[in-house]
Amino acid sequence: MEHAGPTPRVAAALARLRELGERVTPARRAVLEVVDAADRADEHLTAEQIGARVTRLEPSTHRATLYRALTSLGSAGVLSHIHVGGNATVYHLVGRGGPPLADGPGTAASAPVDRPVHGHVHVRCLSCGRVQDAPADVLAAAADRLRSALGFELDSGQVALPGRCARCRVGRSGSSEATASPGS
Amino acid sequence: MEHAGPTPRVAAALARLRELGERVTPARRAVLEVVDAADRADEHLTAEQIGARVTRLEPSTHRATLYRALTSLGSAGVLSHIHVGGNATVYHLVGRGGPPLADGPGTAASAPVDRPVHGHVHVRCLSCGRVQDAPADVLAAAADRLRSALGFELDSGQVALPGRCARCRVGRSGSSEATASPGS
DNA sequence: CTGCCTGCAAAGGATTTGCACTCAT
DNA sequence: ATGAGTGCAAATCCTTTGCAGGCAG
Repeated sequence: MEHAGPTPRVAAALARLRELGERVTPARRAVLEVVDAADRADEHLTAEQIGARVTRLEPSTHRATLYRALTSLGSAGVLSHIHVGGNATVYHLVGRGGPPLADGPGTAASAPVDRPVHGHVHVRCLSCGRVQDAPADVLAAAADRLRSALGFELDSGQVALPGRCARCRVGRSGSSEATASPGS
Repeated sequence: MEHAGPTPRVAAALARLRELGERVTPARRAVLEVVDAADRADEHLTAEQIGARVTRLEPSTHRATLYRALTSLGSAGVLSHIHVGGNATVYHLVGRGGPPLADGPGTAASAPVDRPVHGHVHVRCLSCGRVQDAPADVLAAAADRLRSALGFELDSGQVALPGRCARCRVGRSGSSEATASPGS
Protein backbone atom coordinates (compact mmCIF):
# COMPACT_ATOMS: atom_id res chain seq x y z
CA MET A 1 0.00 0.00 0.00
CA GLU A 2 2.86 2.31 -0.47
CA HIS A 3 2.81 2.85 -4.20
CA ALA A 4 1.20 6.22 -3.96
CA GLY A 5 3.09 9.17 -5.44
CA PRO A 6 6.65 10.00 -4.44
CA THR A 7 7.01 12.03 -1.29
CA PRO A 8 7.68 15.73 -1.76
CA ARG A 9 11.29 15.29 -0.80
CA VAL A 10 11.86 12.60 -3.40
CA ALA A 11 10.01 14.69 -5.95
CA ALA A 12 12.23 17.64 -5.16
CA ALA A 13 15.33 15.52 -5.50
CA LEU A 14 14.17 14.19 -8.85
CA ALA A 15 13.41 17.70 -10.00
CA ARG A 16 16.84 18.82 -9.03
CA LEU A 17 18.41 15.95 -10.93
CA ARG A 18 16.62 17.12 -13.99
CA GLU A 19 17.80 20.67 -13.60
CA LEU A 20 21.34 19.42 -13.48
CA GLY A 21 20.85 17.45 -16.65
CA GLU A 22 21.15 14.21 -14.73
CA ARG A 23 18.83 11.43 -15.79
CA VAL A 24 16.04 10.02 -13.73
CA THR A 25 16.25 6.26 -13.87
CA PRO A 26 14.38 3.61 -11.92
CA ALA A 27 17.52 2.77 -9.98
CA ARG A 28 18.08 6.35 -8.88
CA ARG A 29 14.45 6.84 -8.08
CA ALA A 30 14.48 3.69 -5.98
CA VAL A 31 17.56 4.82 -4.08
CA LEU A 32 15.94 8.14 -3.30
CA GLU A 33 12.75 6.53 -2.12
CA VAL A 34 14.55 4.07 0.09
CA VAL A 35 16.70 6.74 1.65
CA ASP A 36 13.78 9.08 2.09
CA ALA A 37 11.75 6.39 3.80
CA ALA A 38 14.62 5.72 6.17
CA ASP A 39 15.04 9.41 6.87
CA ARG A 40 11.39 9.60 7.78
CA ALA A 41 12.00 6.88 10.33
CA ASP A 42 14.89 8.89 11.75
CA GLU A 43 17.42 6.41 10.47
CA HIS A 44 20.23 6.47 8.02
CA LEU A 45 21.21 3.42 6.00
CA THR A 46 24.46 1.94 4.77
CA ALA A 47 25.09 1.24 1.11
CA GLU A 48 24.46 -2.42 1.82
CA GLN A 49 21.11 -1.77 3.46
CA ILE A 50 20.07 0.61 0.73
CA GLY A 51 21.08 -1.99 -1.81
CA ALA A 52 18.92 -4.62 -0.18
CA ARG A 53 15.85 -2.42 -0.19
CA VAL A 54 16.46 -1.09 -3.65
CA THR A 55 16.72 -4.62 -4.96
CA ARG A 56 13.33 -5.25 -3.47
CA LEU A 57 11.89 -2.27 -5.34
CA GLU A 58 13.87 -2.72 -8.54
CA PRO A 59 15.12 -6.32 -8.68
CA SER A 60 17.23 -5.71 -11.74
CA THR A 61 19.40 -3.17 -9.97
CA HIS A 62 23.01 -4.25 -9.81
CA ARG A 63 25.47 -3.54 -7.00
CA ALA A 64 27.69 -1.43 -9.17
CA THR A 65 24.70 0.60 -10.19
CA LEU A 66 23.85 1.25 -6.59
CA TYR A 67 27.28 2.63 -5.85
CA ARG A 68 27.28 4.71 -8.99
CA ALA A 69 23.85 6.03 -8.10
CA LEU A 70 24.96 6.93 -4.60
CA THR A 71 27.94 8.71 -6.09
CA SER A 72 26.06 10.67 -8.71
CA LEU A 73 23.23 11.55 -6.37
CA GLY A 74 25.87 12.72 -3.99
CA SER A 75 27.56 15.03 -6.43
CA ALA A 76 24.17 16.18 -7.60
CA GLY A 77 23.74 17.41 -4.08
CA VAL A 78 20.56 15.53 -3.29
CA LEU A 79 22.22 12.89 -1.17
CA SER A 80 24.80 13.19 1.57
CA HIS A 81 26.84 10.62 3.42
CA ILE A 82 28.66 10.41 6.71
CA HIS A 83 31.20 7.96 8.01
CA VAL A 84 30.22 6.21 11.19
CA GLY A 85 32.78 4.59 13.42
CA GLY A 86 33.41 0.99 12.52
CA ASN A 87 34.00 1.28 8.78
CA ALA A 88 30.53 1.95 7.49
CA THR A 89 29.02 4.89 5.66
CA VAL A 90 25.41 5.92 5.90
CA TYR A 91 23.39 8.11 3.55
CA HIS A 92 20.54 10.56 3.89
CA LEU A 93 18.76 13.10 1.74
CA VAL A 94 19.99 16.64 1.97
CA GLY A 95 17.75 19.51 2.81
CA ARG A 96 16.51 18.56 6.23
CA GLY A 97 15.93 21.92 7.78
CA GLY A 98 16.63 21.47 11.44
CA PRO A 99 16.16 18.36 13.52
CA PRO A 100 13.23 18.43 15.93
CA LEU A 101 14.82 19.83 19.05
CA ALA A 102 13.70 22.01 21.89
CA ASP A 103 16.26 23.53 24.17
CA GLY A 104 17.02 21.09 26.94
CA PRO A 105 15.72 21.71 30.48
CA GLY A 106 18.16 23.02 33.03
CA THR A 107 21.29 21.50 31.57
CA ALA A 108 23.61 23.97 33.17
CA ALA A 109 24.53 26.92 31.05
CA SER A 110 25.14 25.85 27.51
CA ALA A 111 27.95 27.79 25.93
CA PRO A 112 26.69 30.93 24.22
CA VAL A 113 26.45 30.07 20.55
CA ASP A 114 28.65 32.87 19.31
CA ARG A 115 29.41 31.34 15.97
CA PRO A 116 27.06 28.46 15.21
CA VAL A 117 28.64 25.38 13.73
CA HIS A 118 27.45 24.74 10.23
CA GLY A 119 25.75 21.53 9.12
CA HIS A 120 24.04 19.14 11.47
CA VAL A 121 25.54 16.54 13.72
CA HIS A 122 24.86 12.82 13.77
CA VAL A 123 24.76 10.36 16.61
CA ARG A 124 25.01 6.62 16.25
CA CYS A 125 23.67 4.01 18.64
CA LEU A 126 26.23 1.39 19.57
CA SER A 127 23.46 -1.09 20.30
CA CYS A 128 21.27 -0.95 17.24
CA GLY A 129 23.56 0.93 14.88
CA ARG A 130 20.89 3.50 14.14
CA VAL A 131 22.14 6.90 13.06
CA GLN A 132 20.05 9.95 13.84
CA ASP A 133 20.37 13.66 13.39
CA ALA A 134 21.09 15.91 16.32
CA PRO A 135 20.87 19.67 16.68
CA ALA A 136 23.78 21.36 14.97
CA ASP A 137 24.71 23.38 18.02
CA VAL A 138 25.41 20.50 20.38
CA LEU A 139 29.07 20.85 19.53
CA ALA A 140 29.26 24.60 19.88
CA ALA A 141 30.89 24.44 23.30
CA ALA A 142 33.23 21.68 22.19
CA ALA A 143 34.25 23.76 19.21
CA ASP A 144 35.16 26.69 21.42
CA ARG A 145 37.05 24.51 23.80
CA LEU A 146 39.04 22.77 21.08
CA ARG A 147 39.91 26.05 19.48
CA SER A 148 41.22 27.60 22.65
CA ALA A 149 42.89 24.50 23.99
CA LEU A 150 44.43 22.95 20.91
CA GLY A 151 44.03 25.59 18.26
CA PHE A 152 41.92 22.97 16.53
CA GLU A 153 39.09 24.20 14.31
CA LEU A 154 36.23 21.73 14.60
CA ASP A 155 34.40 20.90 11.40
CA SER A 156 31.68 18.54 12.45
CA GLY A 157 29.40 17.01 9.91
CA GLN A 158 31.10 13.92 8.62
CA VAL A 159 31.16 11.66 11.60
CA ALA A 160 28.61 10.36 14.02
CA LEU A 161 29.03 10.55 17.76
CA PRO A 162 28.72 7.12 19.36
CA GLY A 163 26.44 6.34 22.26
CA ARG A 164 23.19 4.71 23.23
CA CYS A 165 19.93 5.90 21.74
CA ALA A 166 16.80 6.54 23.72
CA ARG A 167 15.05 3.62 22.11
CA CYS A 168 17.74 1.17 23.20
CA ARG A 169 18.14 2.65 26.64
CA VAL A 170 14.54 1.83 27.42
CA GLY A 171 14.71 -1.91 27.28
CA ARG A 172 14.58 -4.11 24.25
CA SER A 173 17.61 -3.99 21.98
CA GLY A 174 15.30 -2.44 19.42
CA SER A 175 16.29 -2.52 15.78
CA SER A 176 15.11 -5.13 13.36
CA GLU A 177 17.83 -5.12 10.76
CA ALA A 178 20.47 -2.67 11.82
CA THR A 179 24.03 -3.58 10.97
CA ALA A 180 24.94 -2.76 14.53
CA SER A 181 28.58 -3.46 15.20
CA PRO A 182 28.41 -3.59 18.99
CA GLY A 183 31.78 -4.83 20.01
CA SER A 184 35.09 -3.23 19.22
CA MET B 1 70.91 6.18 17.84
CA GLU B 2 67.59 5.18 19.14
CA HIS B 3 68.27 1.64 20.22
CA ALA B 4 68.44 2.46 23.87
CA GLY B 5 66.08 0.56 26.16
CA PRO B 6 62.35 0.47 25.60
CA THR B 7 60.44 3.40 26.98
CA PRO B 8 58.64 2.81 30.27
CA ARG B 9 55.32 2.62 28.52
CA VAL B 10 56.49 -0.08 26.15
CA ALA B 11 58.09 -1.90 29.03
CA ALA B 12 54.83 -1.77 30.94
CA ALA B 13 52.93 -3.07 27.96
CA LEU B 14 55.36 -5.94 27.53
CA ALA B 15 55.09 -6.75 31.21
CA ARG B 16 51.35 -6.84 30.96
CA LEU B 17 51.51 -9.17 28.00
CA ARG B 18 53.54 -11.54 30.10
CA GLU B 19 51.08 -11.44 32.95
CA LEU B 20 48.35 -12.42 30.57
CA GLY B 21 50.37 -15.33 29.29
CA GLU B 22 50.76 -13.63 25.94
CA ARG B 23 54.13 -13.96 24.31
CA VAL B 24 56.55 -11.20 23.66
CA THR B 25 57.79 -11.46 20.11
CA PRO B 26 59.84 -9.10 18.01
CA ALA B 27 56.81 -8.26 15.91
CA ARG B 28 54.72 -7.28 18.91
CA ARG B 29 57.56 -5.41 20.50
CA ALA B 30 58.08 -3.50 17.28
CA VAL B 31 54.41 -2.60 17.05
CA LEU B 32 54.43 -1.30 20.60
CA GLU B 33 57.55 0.74 20.03
CA VAL B 34 56.22 2.25 16.85
CA VAL B 35 52.91 3.15 18.41
CA ASP B 36 54.53 4.51 21.52
CA ALA B 37 56.86 6.68 19.47
CA ALA B 38 53.89 8.06 17.57
CA ASP B 39 51.99 8.71 20.77
CA ARG B 40 54.94 10.67 22.06
CA ALA B 41 54.69 12.83 18.97
CA ASP B 42 50.99 13.40 19.65
CA GLU B 43 50.00 11.36 16.66
CA HIS B 44 48.12 8.14 16.14
CA LEU B 45 48.89 5.85 13.26
CA THR B 46 46.85 3.65 10.94
CA ALA B 47 47.56 -0.04 10.53
CA GLU B 48 49.24 0.75 7.25
CA GLN B 49 51.54 3.35 8.77
CA ILE B 50 52.37 1.12 11.69
CA GLY B 51 53.11 -1.66 9.25
CA ALA B 52 55.52 0.49 7.30
CA ARG B 53 57.48 1.45 10.38
CA VAL B 54 57.41 -2.01 11.87
CA THR B 55 58.80 -3.40 8.66
CA ARG B 56 61.64 -0.96 9.01
CA LEU B 57 62.36 -2.23 12.52
CA GLU B 58 61.66 -5.89 11.85
CA PRO B 59 61.89 -6.50 8.09
CA SER B 60 60.64 -10.05 8.36
CA THR B 61 57.29 -8.97 9.74
CA HIS B 62 54.42 -9.92 7.48
CA ARG B 63 51.22 -7.98 6.95
CA ALA B 64 49.08 -10.68 8.45
CA THR B 65 51.27 -10.70 11.50
CA LEU B 66 50.81 -7.00 11.93
CA TYR B 67 47.04 -7.32 11.96
CA ARG B 68 47.15 -10.24 14.31
CA ALA B 69 49.48 -8.34 16.59
CA LEU B 70 47.20 -5.33 16.60
CA THR B 71 44.31 -7.60 17.46
CA SER B 72 46.00 -9.47 20.26
CA LEU B 73 47.57 -6.37 21.72
CA GLY B 74 44.14 -4.87 21.62
CA SER B 75 42.46 -7.67 23.53
CA ALA B 76 45.40 -7.73 25.87
CA GLY B 77 44.38 -4.21 26.73
CA VAL B 78 47.69 -2.57 25.95
CA LEU B 79 46.59 -1.09 22.68
CA SER B 80 43.43 0.77 21.77
CA HIS B 81 42.02 1.85 18.48
CA ILE B 82 39.58 4.44 17.26
CA HIS B 83 37.77 4.79 13.96
CA VAL B 84 38.38 8.03 12.18
CA GLY B 85 35.98 9.29 9.57
CA GLY B 86 36.85 8.06 6.12
CA ASN B 87 37.39 4.37 6.76
CA ALA B 88 40.64 4.31 8.61
CA THR B 89 41.49 3.14 12.10
CA VAL B 90 44.29 4.52 14.20
CA TYR B 91 45.95 2.97 17.23
CA HIS B 92 47.54 4.21 20.42
CA LEU B 93 48.79 2.74 23.67
CA VAL B 94 46.37 2.67 26.55
CA GLY B 95 47.13 4.27 29.86
CA ARG B 96 47.65 7.86 28.91
CA GLY B 97 46.58 9.75 31.95
CA GLY B 98 45.40 13.06 30.60
CA PRO B 99 46.44 14.85 27.43
CA PRO B 100 48.78 17.78 27.92
CA LEU B 101 46.41 20.67 28.05
CA ALA B 102 46.55 24.06 29.61
CA ASP B 103 43.48 26.21 29.58
CA GLY B 104 43.53 28.20 26.41
CA PRO B 105 44.12 31.97 26.29
CA GLY B 106 41.16 34.22 26.44
CA THR B 107 38.77 32.37 24.21
CA ALA B 108 35.65 33.22 26.10
CA ALA B 109 34.82 31.18 29.16
CA SER B 110 35.67 27.55 28.76
CA ALA B 111 32.90 25.27 29.91
CA PRO B 112 33.17 24.53 33.62
CA VAL B 113 33.97 20.85 33.97
CA ASP B 114 30.96 19.88 36.04
CA ARG B 115 30.82 16.19 35.26
CA PRO B 116 33.86 14.97 33.32
CA VAL B 117 33.15 12.54 30.54
CA HIS B 118 35.07 9.31 30.86
CA GLY B 119 37.83 8.37 28.45
CA HIS B 120 39.53 10.90 26.25
CA VAL B 121 38.41 12.41 22.99
CA HIS B 122 40.22 12.44 19.67
CA VAL B 123 40.32 15.02 16.95
CA ARG B 124 41.47 14.41 13.42
CA CYS B 125 42.85 16.96 10.99
CA LEU B 126 41.19 16.86 7.60
CA SER B 127 44.30 18.31 5.99
CA CYS B 128 47.10 16.13 7.29
CA GLY B 129 45.08 13.28 8.75
CA ARG B 130 46.82 13.58 12.08
CA VAL B 131 44.86 12.34 15.07
CA GLN B 132 45.49 13.90 18.44
CA ASP B 133 44.07 13.59 21.91
CA ALA B 134 41.87 16.27 23.31
CA PRO B 135 40.74 16.92 26.85
CA ALA B 136 38.05 14.47 27.85
CA ASP B 137 35.66 17.16 28.97
CA VAL B 138 35.27 18.95 25.66
CA LEU B 139 32.14 16.94 25.05
CA ALA B 140 30.61 17.43 28.48
CA ALA B 141 28.17 20.07 27.29
CA ALA B 142 27.34 18.10 24.16
CA ALA B 143 26.65 15.04 26.27
CA ASP B 144 24.20 16.93 28.45
CA ARG B 145 22.52 18.45 25.46
CA LEU B 146 22.11 15.14 23.65
CA ARG B 147 20.73 13.51 26.74
CA SER B 148 18.10 16.12 27.35
CA ALA B 149 17.22 16.69 23.73
CA LEU B 150 17.28 13.18 22.28
CA GLY B 151 17.59 10.95 25.29
CA PHE B 152 20.86 9.89 23.72
CA GLU B 153 23.65 8.81 26.05
CA LEU B 154 26.93 9.92 24.51
CA ASP B 155 29.79 7.47 24.78
CA SER B 156 32.70 9.23 23.18
CA GLY B 157 35.97 7.48 22.79
CA GLN B 158 35.83 5.55 19.58
CA VAL B 159 35.62 8.26 17.00
CA ALA B 160 37.62 11.33 16.18
CA LEU B 161 36.10 14.72 15.64
CA PRO B 162 37.07 16.15 12.24
CA GLY B 163 38.52 19.56 11.74
CA ARG B 164 41.71 21.47 11.04
CA CYS B 165 44.67 21.19 13.40
CA ALA B 166 46.69 24.11 14.64
CA ARG B 167 49.72 22.98 12.70
CA CYS B 168 47.84 23.01 9.39
CA ARG B 169 45.98 26.22 10.11
CA VAL B 170 49.26 28.07 10.34
CA GLY B 171 50.46 27.69 6.82
CA ARG B 172 52.12 24.71 5.22
CA SER B 173 49.97 21.62 4.82
CA GLY B 174 52.29 20.02 7.32
CA SER B 175 52.49 16.25 7.52
CA SER B 176 55.13 14.22 5.81
CA GLU B 177 53.45 10.87 5.49
CA ALA B 178 49.91 11.18 6.76
CA THR B 179 47.25 9.21 4.94
CA ALA B 180 45.14 12.31 4.91
CA SER B 181 41.90 11.78 3.07
CA PRO B 182 40.97 15.40 2.44
CA GLY B 183 38.01 15.23 0.15
CA SER B 184 34.65 13.69 0.92
C1' DC C 1 18.66 9.50 -32.46
C1' DT C 2 22.61 10.30 -28.83
C1' DG C 3 24.86 9.55 -25.04
C1' DC C 4 24.10 8.78 -20.05
C1' DC C 5 23.19 4.91 -17.16
C1' DT C 6 22.90 0.14 -16.49
C1' DG C 7 24.42 -4.93 -16.10
C1' DC C 8 27.93 -8.05 -15.96
C1' DA C 9 32.39 -9.43 -14.76
C1' DA C 10 36.69 -8.86 -13.35
C1' DA C 11 39.97 -5.79 -10.94
C1' DG C 12 41.59 -3.64 -6.53
C1' DG C 13 42.75 -2.49 -1.82
C1' DA C 14 42.38 -3.78 2.95
C1' DT C 15 41.99 -7.30 6.29
C1' DT C 16 41.50 -12.27 7.52
C1' DT C 17 42.25 -17.22 7.65
C1' DG C 18 44.40 -22.21 6.88
C1' DC C 19 48.51 -24.55 7.33
C1' DA C 20 53.08 -25.89 8.46
C1' DC C 21 57.07 -24.17 10.74
C1' DT C 22 59.81 -21.45 14.23
C1' DC C 23 60.82 -19.55 18.42
C1' DA C 24 59.54 -17.75 23.16
C1' DT C 25 58.76 -19.80 27.39
C1' DA D 1 59.70 -29.91 24.39
C1' DT D 2 55.30 -27.54 23.23
C1' DG D 3 52.13 -24.67 21.43
C1' DA D 4 51.53 -19.59 20.65
C1' DG D 5 52.95 -16.60 17.06
C1' DT D 6 54.69 -16.20 12.44
C1' DG D 7 55.24 -16.29 7.29
C1' DC D 8 53.11 -17.21 3.07
C1' DA D 9 49.39 -17.57 0.08
C1' DA D 10 44.86 -17.84 -0.88
C1' DA D 11 40.31 -16.25 0.41
C1' DT D 12 36.89 -12.53 1.77
C1' DC D 13 34.64 -8.24 1.90
C1' DC D 14 33.35 -4.01 -0.03
C1' DT D 15 33.76 -0.83 -3.70
C1' DT D 16 35.35 0.52 -8.26
C1' DT D 17 36.18 0.11 -13.23
C1' DG D 18 36.04 -1.46 -18.45
C1' DC D 19 32.84 -2.66 -21.89
C1' DA D 20 28.78 -3.30 -24.65
C1' DG D 21 24.07 -2.59 -24.85
C1' DG D 22 19.46 -0.16 -23.32
C1' DC D 23 16.67 3.53 -22.12
C1' DA D 24 15.93 8.53 -20.86
C1' DG D 25 15.61 12.83 -22.99
